[in-house]
Amino acid sequence: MPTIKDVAKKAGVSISTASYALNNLPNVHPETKQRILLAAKELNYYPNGIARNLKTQRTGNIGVFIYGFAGPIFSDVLEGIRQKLQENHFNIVVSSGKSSSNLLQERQVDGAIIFDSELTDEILISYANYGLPLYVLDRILTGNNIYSSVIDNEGLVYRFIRMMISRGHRDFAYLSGPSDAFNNNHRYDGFIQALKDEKIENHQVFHGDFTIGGGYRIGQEYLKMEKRPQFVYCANDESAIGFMQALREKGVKIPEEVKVAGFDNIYLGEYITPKLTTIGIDHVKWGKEVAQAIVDIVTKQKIKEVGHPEGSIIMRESC
Amino acid sequence: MPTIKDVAKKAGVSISTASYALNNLPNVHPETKQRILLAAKELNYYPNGIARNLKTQRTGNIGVFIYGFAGPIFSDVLEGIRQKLQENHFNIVVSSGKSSSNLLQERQVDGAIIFDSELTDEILISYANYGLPLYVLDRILTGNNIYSSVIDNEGLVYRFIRMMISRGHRDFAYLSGPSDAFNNNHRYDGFIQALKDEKIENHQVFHGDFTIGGGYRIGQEYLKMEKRPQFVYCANDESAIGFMQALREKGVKIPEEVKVAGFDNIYLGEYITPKLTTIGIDHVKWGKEVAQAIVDIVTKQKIKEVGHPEGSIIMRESC
DNA sequence: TTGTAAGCGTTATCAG
DNA sequence: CTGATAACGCTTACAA
Repeated sequence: MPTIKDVAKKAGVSISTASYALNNLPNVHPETKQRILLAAKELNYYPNGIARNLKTQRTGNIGVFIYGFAGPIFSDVLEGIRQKLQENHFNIVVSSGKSSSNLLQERQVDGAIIFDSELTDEILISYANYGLPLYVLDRILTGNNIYSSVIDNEGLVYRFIRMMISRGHRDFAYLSGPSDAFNNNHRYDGFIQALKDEKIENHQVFHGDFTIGGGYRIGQEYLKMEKRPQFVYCANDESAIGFMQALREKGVKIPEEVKVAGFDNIYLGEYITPKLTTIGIDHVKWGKEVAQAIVDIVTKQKIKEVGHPEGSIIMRESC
Repeated sequence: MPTIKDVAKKAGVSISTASYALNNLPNVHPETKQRILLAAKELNYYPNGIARNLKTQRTGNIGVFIYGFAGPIFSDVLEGIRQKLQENHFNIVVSSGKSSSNLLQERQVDGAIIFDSELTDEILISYANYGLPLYVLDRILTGNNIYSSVIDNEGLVYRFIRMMISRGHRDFAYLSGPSDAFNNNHRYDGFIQALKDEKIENHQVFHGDFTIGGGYRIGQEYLKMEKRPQFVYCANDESAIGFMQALREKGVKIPEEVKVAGFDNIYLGEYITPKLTTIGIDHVKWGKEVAQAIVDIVTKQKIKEVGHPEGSIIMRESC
């Protein structure tokens, strides 16, 4: 593999001149520059990023560390991040599991966006103390070099449930996600608060796991109940879709016999029967905003805080 | 940020001894080693991966370059790759778009798995010529340092369609994916060949795009047709799901009035009505095999060729 | 406009 | 068992 040394030799210049030319610095004689660029082309030369990174103390990489590659919302957030990083000439480096910690510790990235509850607060704080700016999307965390932006779960669910109550519904159940999930817990807080403010004393809770399969299982249990709650609010769309599927298989009509709603506005929600009422987050836009923010931080621009991502209630057919 | 120099100084040893200790080499006196490790811990030291990579000419990273983050099958393949790479102490680095080329050219990875039709054959060949081993999953490509493993699209679809014909179906349509997609074209080849071998002269083709939305649109057109094909074979599950949704909304019964089947065996196929008949690929296992293969190549082990990933026909309710 | 040389933080060779 | 030192491939003062 050719190095800059080979290019320099072939062009008959010193290494530094070759470097200047290859980096488009203005201090090289046009003719010399041409010769160098030609030599590089002929040798099929590309600079070794590792060496450059070591010298410049920057990598041009932004890490995105997620807990797994599944899930419809990740793909949207990632796409937004990808677009914005590309615009800013940064590389997107997505990773998961042990690799995330490695890339972070070894400073193979200039900053990172975190969407991985397996990385504990302490770990993140310790990395940030190294000097690596971190943008955390799955929890609220403050500290030196740490920024966070989270969905306004509580506010959005609160608004939605109040709206449903105003339409006359009073018999609610909450189909939860994992009990240690930030998003789940805050959605539940909003749910509870809305009931409380409307003086509704009782509600049921079903314990799901944010998956279609989990929602399906709960749907089956629901069918066995004597007194079925009339409105099942699901902590995310996937749970809702699984739940509705179980009911459909037994011929229970939605929304006539039960109302259902979810959270996330995943693509699929428009392509099921009945179309799913949900709370939508503009994930692509969120990804872009966060990506721009981390770029600004890394390049020491003035920082524009990212607030909650945009959310809205999307009424469709399921309630 | 502390360097190995700081650790060495604090432990009162030379840099090289510190390096030996930190890398667990057997030539360091246990007591000295303890002192060094303690110093490292107290300083909160982690080695700078960039510097290590430059010196060792290895990164420990394997790139996975995909054309976008959406799609249910990626997440499975990625999960398989992640697991296997982690077992082998390699980092997984997923990227897309311009970043993919950058990471490849700048040699920030030791090898890569490619699932991105935007990267042309020539580009891949030129990277491989640099000495970067490449495993290509979305086309058949041969060359120095290039390996590929693709789904046996043709064979599997052929088997499936023959099986359907043997059950008495003869009036087929093919709901395609993008016309430049490798997977789509080979599935079509298998489809055609099966009809041909059974002397079935006619079939229709609907032009889709591998998405639910695309399948849905085609479903709507299908409903307007005077003579509707009795069996619609869809180039992937997402198309099939969209297609079926359009029919369901108009009350067309599947499989009574039309039969439908897909390809991929995505998770969702089990949670719709009717459950989708499909051709399943064990994506997680495939990811593991490919990951192991690239690790073997990078570490110069003897190479075990990865054949086609495992595929099977999964009969459910839609036909 | 070009060249010399130091240095980024490691690893690894060699001598002690 | 430990230490001095060159080298990985590049960028960047500084000198010429």
